[in-house]
Amino acid sequence: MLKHERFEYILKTLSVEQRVDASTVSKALQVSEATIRRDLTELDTMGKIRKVHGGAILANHPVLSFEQRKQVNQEVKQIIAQKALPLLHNGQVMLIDGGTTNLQLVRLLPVTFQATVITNSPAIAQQLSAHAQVEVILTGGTYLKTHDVLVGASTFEMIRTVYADLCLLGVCSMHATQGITISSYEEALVKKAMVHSSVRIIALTHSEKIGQCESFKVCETNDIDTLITELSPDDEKLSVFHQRKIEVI
Amino acid sequence: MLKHERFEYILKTLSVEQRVDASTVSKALQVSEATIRRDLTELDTMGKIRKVHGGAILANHPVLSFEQRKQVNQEVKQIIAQKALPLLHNGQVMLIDGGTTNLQLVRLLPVTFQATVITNSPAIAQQLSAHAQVEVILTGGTYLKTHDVLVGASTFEMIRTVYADLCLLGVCSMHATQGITISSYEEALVKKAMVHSSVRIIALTHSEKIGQCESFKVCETNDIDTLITELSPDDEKLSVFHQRKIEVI
DNA sequence: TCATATTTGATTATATTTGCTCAAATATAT
DNA sequence: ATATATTTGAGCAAATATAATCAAATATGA
Repeated sequence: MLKHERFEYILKTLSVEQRVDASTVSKALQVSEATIRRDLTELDTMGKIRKVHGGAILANHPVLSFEQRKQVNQEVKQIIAQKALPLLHNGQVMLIDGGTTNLQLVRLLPVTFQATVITNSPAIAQQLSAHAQVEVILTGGTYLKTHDVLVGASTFEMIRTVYADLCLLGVCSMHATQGITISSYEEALVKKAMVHSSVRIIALTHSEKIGQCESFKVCETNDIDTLITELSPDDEKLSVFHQRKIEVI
Repeated sequence: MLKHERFEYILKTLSVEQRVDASTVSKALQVSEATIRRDLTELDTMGKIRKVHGGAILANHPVLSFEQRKQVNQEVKQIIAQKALPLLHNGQVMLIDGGTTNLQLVRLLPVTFQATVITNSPAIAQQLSAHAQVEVILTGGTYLKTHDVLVGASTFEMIRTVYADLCLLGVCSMHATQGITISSYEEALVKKAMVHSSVRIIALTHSEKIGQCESFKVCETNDIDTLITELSPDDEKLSVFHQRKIEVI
């Protein structure tokens, strides 16, 4: 890996996410944090970025934003993403649902990762621009700005025409008997299509979403093959899914 | 193995992978690394490539990625975007082509602006998430990472099914008699579809692109209704377009 | 053909890059 | 404020890349 490639990755990530942190980049690029920090220092000296404690922000950006942008659940998402990583393999065709957890997951993928990714999230597509070996297909459609996802007939249609090895499904609400639900009808349709078009369904969710229920159904609990939360697999709260023969990680 | 053949190999690899490293090339061509390094040095001196520690990268490679390209010629893009702004009106349906100039234009739109935007650029779509009154439709398809645009049948199909009031066309090369051209075939098809699907075609371009010609044709010069550059409308360089009854701004 | 260039691979010395450790600095929690 | 955790920069040794030199191989040209 050329130094220049690391620079590319850092700047690309920065342009998409407005921030990078040294440890995440180090994992994605599979080099030591020391190296990344040296890179950040160099890029800072060049004036390309602004180095701050923990990582870097865009050069022209006001300083305060870094900690601000660290969303509250960032650590939880990081844990979930880390757990999901070993389930992805080179050569697979995968449907990746929008959402910050999946975005985080994509950020952790090594740049050498090779796959075909179909996603309904422009942010995820952009993040993958650093991965030369990943073919990225974005579903078309209406852009739902608040959630950074594409919805509508066009998205639906495209997802229905593929058959993926696995689907990384972002879950907003999950109830043992009510199944997976979401408050937006259009998003429900898209997620439903994803579940329908994949061999293996991997649901990623913050444990606090478990037990909740919203208006529109995505799928039944048993449609899920693997459930990933930030909790230990043998946590009390997850036992009901064990009983239903769902793999819990 | 002729030196020329090694040069060919290096340049071809570089154009496909955006990078080469000396040791890999040396193994692939079964020659010593010293030889490859000498080759790289020579190609660098010729200006064909850019030698870096460990190998080489493309000479023209915008030293550092999309984010930086946004900075390059920023003032020129700003001027062009400013000139285009008055042509956009509330309530219109517009096709907005990818590219940094159009991205800049979108940034200048007042947040109260109201319209329907169909674009093939995830970055432009994301930029518009700040505009509550703009309905954003992203064409689906394969994500061309280096240019941040979507291409392919899906994009083509979607653009063909709409009929827009205007199209903001990013122009890479424009020649009075050869028309508008571009180096990527897939992008040419998409732009061609955009021209076909709009009532009014507004071409935005840096004046240095005028007079150039590339491999794939987008449209004839006369398909353009309005041409916007950073130059004054009565600049010598633009007179040929005046003669062809194109509105020059 | 023979003398003269040029190119190549091997060797060595030098320079750069990297990962690691650890004390100091900085952030976060109590 | 104090304690605890995380992040940082510096120094160092190992790994890796580079440039310089030279002799052998190959091409060129009278």
